[in-house]
Amino acid sequence: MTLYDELVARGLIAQVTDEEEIKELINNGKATFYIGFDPTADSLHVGHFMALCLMKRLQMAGNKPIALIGGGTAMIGDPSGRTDMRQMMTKETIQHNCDCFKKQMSRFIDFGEGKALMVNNADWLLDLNYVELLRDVGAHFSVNRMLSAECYKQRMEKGLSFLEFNYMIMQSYDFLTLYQKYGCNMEFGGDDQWSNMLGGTRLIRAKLGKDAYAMTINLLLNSEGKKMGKTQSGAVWLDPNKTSPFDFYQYWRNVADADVLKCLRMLTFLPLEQIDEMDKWEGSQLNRAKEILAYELTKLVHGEEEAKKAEEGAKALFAGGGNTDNMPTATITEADLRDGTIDIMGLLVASELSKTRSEARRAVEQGGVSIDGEKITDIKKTFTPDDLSGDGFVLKRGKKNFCKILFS
RNA sequence: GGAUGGAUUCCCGAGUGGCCAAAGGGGACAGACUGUAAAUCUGCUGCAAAUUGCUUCGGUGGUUCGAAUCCACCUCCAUCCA
Repeated sequence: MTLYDELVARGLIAQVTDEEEIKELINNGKATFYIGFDPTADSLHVGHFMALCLMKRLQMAGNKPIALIGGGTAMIGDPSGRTDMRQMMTKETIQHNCDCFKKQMSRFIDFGEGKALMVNNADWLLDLNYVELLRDVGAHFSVNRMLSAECYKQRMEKGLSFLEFNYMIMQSYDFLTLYQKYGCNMEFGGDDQWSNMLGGTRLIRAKLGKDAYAMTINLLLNSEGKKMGKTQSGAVWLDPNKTSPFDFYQYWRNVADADVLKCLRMLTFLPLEQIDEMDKWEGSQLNRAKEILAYELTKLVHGEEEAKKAEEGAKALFAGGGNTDNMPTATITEADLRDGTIDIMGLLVASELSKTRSEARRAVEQGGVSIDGEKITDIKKTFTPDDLSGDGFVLKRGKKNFCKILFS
């Protein structure tokens, strides 16, 4: 099976500019391609992970990836898929985020000599001269055409600033620059980037009379059509300090039935035959597939050891049983006590299982809180350091939120 | 620059002097049922020392016994005109 066919079989490819040409290039390891990453946060998240996997697959086939960090474009903010303007970030924040990205990417992609490149578009965007740019590049863009792009259409409803309107031009300029500097002939990205990417290929044709190609990958959507990798508390991060390996594991362990196979195909490196086999599984058997998905992804992102820990921790909690070593732990100190005791709400808040005491109170009142498996119904229940000493106990809010409580 | 409309809680959105911590929906959270799934049903959804108190309806002042609601000024957004 060729690389291109595999990408298709995994459901990764969304749109391409020239299928035959792209097949020829990537199947034979002749592509030098780039993917842009906007440093909008200090960690990569699941959406980026898809792109990194794609890079890796292509790199393994002999193609040369360029990871472009958008230190310059982040100064503008991509309006695609947004209904409001992005928060403007300071230069310092962007720089910090760029550094974090670099560190994380190096874990996935081999940036060894001649194998891959990492560049930052701040290096060429920030020094541009406005008037020169307008003459050189701006002349090749039709406002009419830009406005008809889907990503701007949505924003026509709510308002679009001139700043953001320029994002497409900057991204196109990136492609042109990379083409000239490194012979980069292909751009990959999320499907929401399609119009921005076409801008680049068009610009290269206009400026250089050369062909360049673009290919988008499907966004990872769940069966309800929402972007995956998001929870109510924000994105699922790859940084273990922002999303613990345990939470990361749990996120994938909890995907909907309808989404497991798709995730396995798109995100893991398991052979397709093995995944097709799982496709036949039904009902509660799918739980096994979810375990595999969660384990594989945790292994890719956090390493085998963490994946094992997360799996064991999850089994201990949900299947019952002993090993509580790997679950989140909260330590209560003297400072948390009031008159020498702490009440149940205090414990919930201190362990971050609840954000506020009111929320904690509600959880208790509705029968959602237990300690070592015993339901707590009394709001007034208090604990003294003596109750808390020893090996601690497991506090649980709801079905899936656990925390081990210790006292020091 | 001018005219008009608008800003309400996580989101959408009702509320045009007291009965308002603010209808309704969505989401989130908790419970039941399950398979750590989905669907469904129930509860719940500002904060707290909790039959009570405190802080919230873009911002700042004002009118009033009392303001999300009326007035003034300001900020931001949309639409039309230039």
